[in-house]
This record gives sequence, structure tokens and C-alpha cells, in this order.
Amino acid sequence: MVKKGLSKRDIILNSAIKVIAEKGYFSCRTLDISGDAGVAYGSLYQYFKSKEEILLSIFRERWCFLIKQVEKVNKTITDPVDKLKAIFDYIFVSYELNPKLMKVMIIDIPRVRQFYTKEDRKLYKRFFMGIEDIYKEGQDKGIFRNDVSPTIATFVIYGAVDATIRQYVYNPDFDNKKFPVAEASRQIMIYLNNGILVQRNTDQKRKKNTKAGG
Amino acid sequence: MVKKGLSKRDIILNSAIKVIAEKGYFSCRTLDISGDAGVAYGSLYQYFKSKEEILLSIFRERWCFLIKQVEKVNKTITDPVDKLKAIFDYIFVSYELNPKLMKVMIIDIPRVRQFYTKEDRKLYKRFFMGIEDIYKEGQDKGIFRNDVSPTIATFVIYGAVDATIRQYVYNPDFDNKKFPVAEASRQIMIYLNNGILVQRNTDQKRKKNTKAGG
Amino acid sequence: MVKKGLSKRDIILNSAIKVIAEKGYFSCRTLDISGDAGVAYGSLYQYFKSKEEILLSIFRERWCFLIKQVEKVNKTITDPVDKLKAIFDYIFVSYELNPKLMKVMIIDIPRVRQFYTKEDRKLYKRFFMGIEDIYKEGQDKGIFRNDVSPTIATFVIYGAVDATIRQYVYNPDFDNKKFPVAEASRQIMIYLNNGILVQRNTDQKRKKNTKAGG
Amino acid sequence: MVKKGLSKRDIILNSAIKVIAEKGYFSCRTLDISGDAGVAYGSLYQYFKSKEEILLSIFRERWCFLIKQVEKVNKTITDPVDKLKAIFDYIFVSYELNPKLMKVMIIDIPRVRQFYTKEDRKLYKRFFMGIEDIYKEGQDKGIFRNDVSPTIATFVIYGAVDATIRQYVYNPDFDNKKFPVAEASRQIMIYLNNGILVQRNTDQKRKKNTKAGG
DNA sequence: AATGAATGAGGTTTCATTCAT
DNA sequence: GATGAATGAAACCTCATTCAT
Repeated sequence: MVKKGLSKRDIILNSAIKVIAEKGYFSCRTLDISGDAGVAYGSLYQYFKSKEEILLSIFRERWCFLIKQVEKVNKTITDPVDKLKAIFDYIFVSYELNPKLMKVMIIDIPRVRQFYTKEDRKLYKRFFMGIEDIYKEGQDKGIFRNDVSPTIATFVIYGAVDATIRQYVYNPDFDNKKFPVAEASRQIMIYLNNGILVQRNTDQKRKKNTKAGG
Repeated sequence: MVKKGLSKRDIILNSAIKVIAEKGYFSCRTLDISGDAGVAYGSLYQYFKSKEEILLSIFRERWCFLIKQVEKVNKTITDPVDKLKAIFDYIFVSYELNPKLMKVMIIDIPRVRQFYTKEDRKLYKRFFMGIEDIYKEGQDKGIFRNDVSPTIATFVIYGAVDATIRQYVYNPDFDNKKFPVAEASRQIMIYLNNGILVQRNTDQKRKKNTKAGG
Repeated sequence: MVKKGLSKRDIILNSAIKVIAEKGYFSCRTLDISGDAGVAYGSLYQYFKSKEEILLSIFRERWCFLIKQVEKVNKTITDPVDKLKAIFDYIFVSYELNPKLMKVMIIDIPRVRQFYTKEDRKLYKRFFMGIEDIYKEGQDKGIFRNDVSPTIATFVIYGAVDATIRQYVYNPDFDNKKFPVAEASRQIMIYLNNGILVQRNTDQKRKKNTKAGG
Repeated sequence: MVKKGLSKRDIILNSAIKVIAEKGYFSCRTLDISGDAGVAYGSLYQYFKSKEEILLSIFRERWCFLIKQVEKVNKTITDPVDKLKAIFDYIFVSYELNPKLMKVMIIDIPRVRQFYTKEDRKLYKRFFMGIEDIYKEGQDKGIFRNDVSPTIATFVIYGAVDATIRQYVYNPDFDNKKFPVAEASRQIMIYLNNGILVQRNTDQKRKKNTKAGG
């Protein structure tokens, strides 16, 4: 119901983000959206062809801000480790600023079948390709391991984001006092950078030690 | 439509898994389920109170096989690293054996609001607690890092599973020839164990190296 | 609301005929049809895919009784004049027996664009072709004029039916006491047989001639 | 979209004629009309109270040109046969000049229930009464048969027009190369004058008689 | 007078669930 | 238990009409 200075189209879109985030795409009604937006029922259809188009418009018009961040990071930061961290932080900071938008983006949209049009997939992938490029760069520079495909590595990082956000959204048992967003983000980055294993020396050595110890 | 020797209830449940996996929970109709099961429209309601209950029954009756595996692994394997690997492998092997079931379990069910009853959350968590315990054990044994919370670490591992399965299910651009399930699983394990950073020695040293190299 | 012994499908179809006849296809609501039929709202869609399909079903399932009559007449009657008269009478008698059905058939259906599918046009034409054949036969036998195309002649006879029925349906100024259906029908037949012009030798003479020639 | 020198009102009316002719009254939207007219959405309501009023205005303002023609014919032509022919020709020539207008007049308007207000029926009838008068006159002069009511005869002639125009509009199977409007019109006139039956003494003879008698 | 964004009643259709057989 | 016809609430969407600019 935020209105000041926004076009009616954006008012509707913002309400859609809110309502879809709260109820899920299928469980929310177009009436809920118009109601939250404070506009007439039919006004939705002045600006969007259908409920589906509202969802896709959220993605099409807001996804780019993530892409842009990746591109910006790629330009302004040199160290791949710092790049990943910058993107990672950005996502979680964005979540703190606008949790509903991020929830819709990360959780809802990718589970709606209709979303997977060629065009939208292309846009969707641009974000991931950006991350993949960072992994590749890290490998080229000899900083990142070579035995993990950048493609797969990207899933891992994205999955970590998705799963974590889902805790904040769905899991009332999750202690988000103990793990404020920044803290969760920090720990995940440590994990993804260094792995869970205590690094004495190399992987090979650890194996020996384990056998010796076991 | 697998029928041999199964109770009608299980026939329905299996069809529900198939249909929900294909269309998603909200987009599939009870008619689709009964149709696939080859039973009458109304028979669904002999065995289940509602569509929702069918979904929850899938979870309640099939989720335990994951829990059991965690428990079994915890008993029969000693090394926490091997434990995580065993569970991880099990999930992906299960996916290969019954991708629809795993897709419903991992992707669909956790996104349905109605799913989050106290009872079901408890069951859901038992799987994660099992994994959390492994992390704790690894930390206690000094094998796993202490600066990553087992809770957070669990999200990371679960997110990796979720995101990867989603590629197989939704992403037609994903090259699943190049990454058969086993290969994806193997690489993720490497990543999660060792982190993405090349381990010469310690994290501190890497930082120096980077500066030197840059 | 006639129900005895009819299938629910036919109950719905009969109500549709009634309601469409009264309000017109576009002005009647599916609710009106189900209401008149005394069935639930959704039952319509158990038997018909859509409102449009209800209309087309009326045509597809009831038009044939007109075609059959034409075919029967063509077989059992020899004199083309008598054939035309038999068909003409049949239409108007049908109108008296079930004016709503005939109104829908003759007035409503042919004005709905969606009606003009290849298949339906074919069925529609079969009736007219039967009449055209009678005209052709009359010409071959030297009884009917040769300077009027059977195609055009068919329009004339059909138009006469259409326009007349429309008076009964729409025109409250039309004195249907003075012109009961049978009387209107009789006069039109005279007109179409003999034309409006006074003929030196009369209809009677032709009959004699016909007999003499036959 | 004809605009030169026309009032905005007439521009709208002409577009309405076009659009209604193409889609039918119920299937065309006010948006279609304003769009075709190139005027704003709301401008329609500056000139007309409602969609219905647009339809009725077409009738009220354009029907009179048919009435006038009937009246003119009644004044300037003496022979009833020629009168009928003149009117008949006029209708079909009008159709050739402005088929959409004639289609709306003859086909659409008379099938819309709302059309049947007292006032409009009165206007509608004035055209038919004119034709009826010709029939009466023909009967009085002994040229037309006495055993067909002028009222009924009028339906026949009107029905012939209606059915024929409908072929041009709706029936893609109708061979309008073989039957250009003028030809169809000519044949119908022959039919209606002389009937379908072959007459012993011919039309030519009647003409002589008429001249002799007149 | 002209505009077109805004309105919301009302339409068709879907589909989870019930229930008589 | 099994069936599937019957139900009707509720969803999405359309579009004639209004009204502030």
C-alpha cells in the first residue's frame, strides 16, 4: 500500500509482490492484489493482461537489479573471492531491505511452470552466468579449485541463498535472533570458501590422518 | 500407474506423486490423480480427507525413509565426512531411482504453506537435525570447522540438493549429459568439503598470496 | 423444465432451447439455463464444454429432424409441388409444436458467427440441398420455371419461413389471430407457387395439366 | 473510418455500422467502435447514452431512407409491379453501395430484443406498410391475386431480401460470382411475380393485358 | 468538448468435495 | 468399498459506463 509518487502500475506490482510473498502465487487472488493496492478490481487488467503476466512482470522488471549488481561487481572488484562475497552480501542485504521481493524472486517465481519461457529463462540465466564467470575467473587465476565445475558451483551458492531465505520465510522454529541475516550470510561465505573441513594442509593429508586416527 | 500388489491407497499416493511432480501441487487436479491411478473420482476421498491431505500423506509416509537413512548412517559410519557423503549420495541415488518422489519432497512440499503444521515441521526437522548432529560431531572431533554453525551448514547442504534437483526438473538448458547425477553429486561434495579456495595452506596465507600475485 | 424420462443432458438442452429462444443466445446466461433446467450450475459443464457448445449441440442434434423430413418427402412424394408444400407445412407444424426450438434453429443459430464451422455448414446445407433438389426436379419435369435458379429459389422459400416466424416471435403488432400459422403457411405457398400476379388460367388448370401430363 | 466533413457523431455512427456489421451487435465492444472511429473511449458517451442507443440510432436515422424510397416510388410509379421491382432493386443496389449498413439494418437490428420499443416498431413498420400498400393497390387494380394477404406477402418479399443478403454475409460456400447481387435480385423478382410454376400464358401476355386494361 | 484511466457488476468456467446408488 | 454424477463456491476476466482532468 506504498503509494507516494509511484505510478499505478508500480503500486499494483508492489502489492502483487507483497501478496504473492505472503500467500504464494497460486493461493493469492487477483482480488487480494487489487485490494492491497487500493485500486479497483478491473484496474489490474488495464495494466496487465492476466494474473500470470503480473508475476512475470515482477520478474522481468526487478530481476535486472540483481544482474546489474553482478555486472557492477565484476567491473569494480578484482579478486574473485571478494566478488562472490560482494554478490552474496548484496543478495542478503536486498533481502533485509525488501524481503518480500526477494522471496518472490528466489522462491516463488522459479517454481511456476509458466515462468519457463525462452525469453525469461534467458534473463534468469544472465544472473547465473555472471556468477559462473566469477568462478571461471577464479579458476583461471588459480585461486579457485579446478575440480568443481563453475556451473555446479553456481547451483551450490544459489541453493544456499534459497534454502536460507526459506528459513526466514517459512520456518518459525528458525532462530533468527541467533542468526540475523548478516551472520547467516557471513557463515555461509566461510563455508563456501573454505569447505567444512578443517584445513591442516591438503585434502590428501587429511585422508591419511583420518585413517591414522580411526 | 504401478499397481502390482499395492494397496489402493498406495496406488493413489504413487499417482499423486507422479502428477504433482509433473504439474505442481496447485496446477494438478484431483481428477488428474484419480485418472492416473485408474480409480474412481470419489475413491480419493475414501482414503484421504482432502487434496491437501494427499500431499501431506506423501510427506508423512515417505519422508521417514530419508530420516531412517540418516539414522542408519549415523550408526554404521563413524567418520563425519563419510557420513555426510553417504547421506548426500543417498539423496541423489534416490533421485535417480524415483525422481518424481524426490522432486515432490524437496521442491513441492516445502513451498506449500499448509504444510507447515507443528507436527509436520517436527518430522521435517528430524532429517535436518540428523545432519546437524553430524556437523556437531565433526566439530567435536575437530574435523569440521568451528566457525560455521551446524544449523547454517545444514541449510547449505540442503540448498545444494534443492538447487541441483531443480536444474534437472525445470531447466531445459542444463546439460544433464555433461552432469549426470553422480557427477554433480561428487563435485558438490568436493566443494562443500574443501571450499572453493585452493588450499595451499591456510586462509591467511592465501590472502598474502593473492596480494603478491595481483 | 420438462423432465419425465429425459436424460439430464436432454433436460439441459431443452432448457437451453427455451431460454435462448426467449432471451437470445448472447443475452441469456448459463445460470438461466441451469436454473430453468433445475440442475446445478456446474452440471452444465459435465455435459457441455462451454456455452457455445450448448448452442451448437442444439443445432447438431436437432437439425437432422428437418433433414430427415426432406429426405422422407423426397422419397414418398412424387410431385415437386406437393414436395415443397409438404416440407413447408412440416416446418410450420413443427413451429406450432415446438416454437422455441424452431425459433432457435431458424433465427438464433444462423446469426452466431461461431456457428459457421465447416462441419456445421455442411449439416446446415444438407437441408437446403434437399430443397434445391426438389426445385431441380421440378425444372427437369417441366413443371417449374427454368429462369429461376434452384439456389435462389431456396433462399426465397427459406426467407419466407424465417420472416414469418420472426413475426410470431418478435412482433406484438402482428395479428396472429387473423393469421394462425396454418393460414400464413397456406397463403405463402400460394404466393410462391403462382407468384403475386393474377394468372389468366388458374391453379386448377395446372393441376389438370399435371394430371394429364403425368 | 470515413471522416471528411462528417460530424463526429456521424463518424461514430459509421464506425458502429462497420463494426457491428463485422462482429454482430453483442460481439462488438464499444472499444471497437471508438477505436475504428478514431475517437476517445469516452467520446461515445458524449453523443450516445449507451451502446444500445448507438444501435437504435443507426436504425432511427438510417431506416428512413428506405421509407422515403418507398414513398417516392409510390408517388412516381403507377404500376404496382414496377413499384415492387423499384423497391426491391433499391434495396439490393443499396446493399451493393453500403453492404455493412444494409446488413446491420436487415440482419442485426431486427434480432435485438431491445429494438422492439413501440416507437421503433412504428418506424420499422412504416417501411412494410408502404410495401403492403402496394400489394393492396395491386389487388384493387386486379393485377395482384386476392387470395394472398398483403401482410403475408410483405413477409415473403422481406424474407427473400433477408435470406439473400445473409448468403452474401455469412455463407462462404455461396457462389457470389455466379450470382452477383443484380442477378439474384432479378431472379427473385421473377419468382415472386410469377411463382415457381410454369404458366400456360406467359408474363408477356400479362403485360399486354395490363397495358390494355390500364 | 475531449480524453482515457478507473470502476465494479456480472459473466463464464473450474474443480474440490459430496452423496445417492 | 466403489462409483461418478451432482454440487456450488469462488476464481479470473471483460467491458459498458463514469468522471476527473
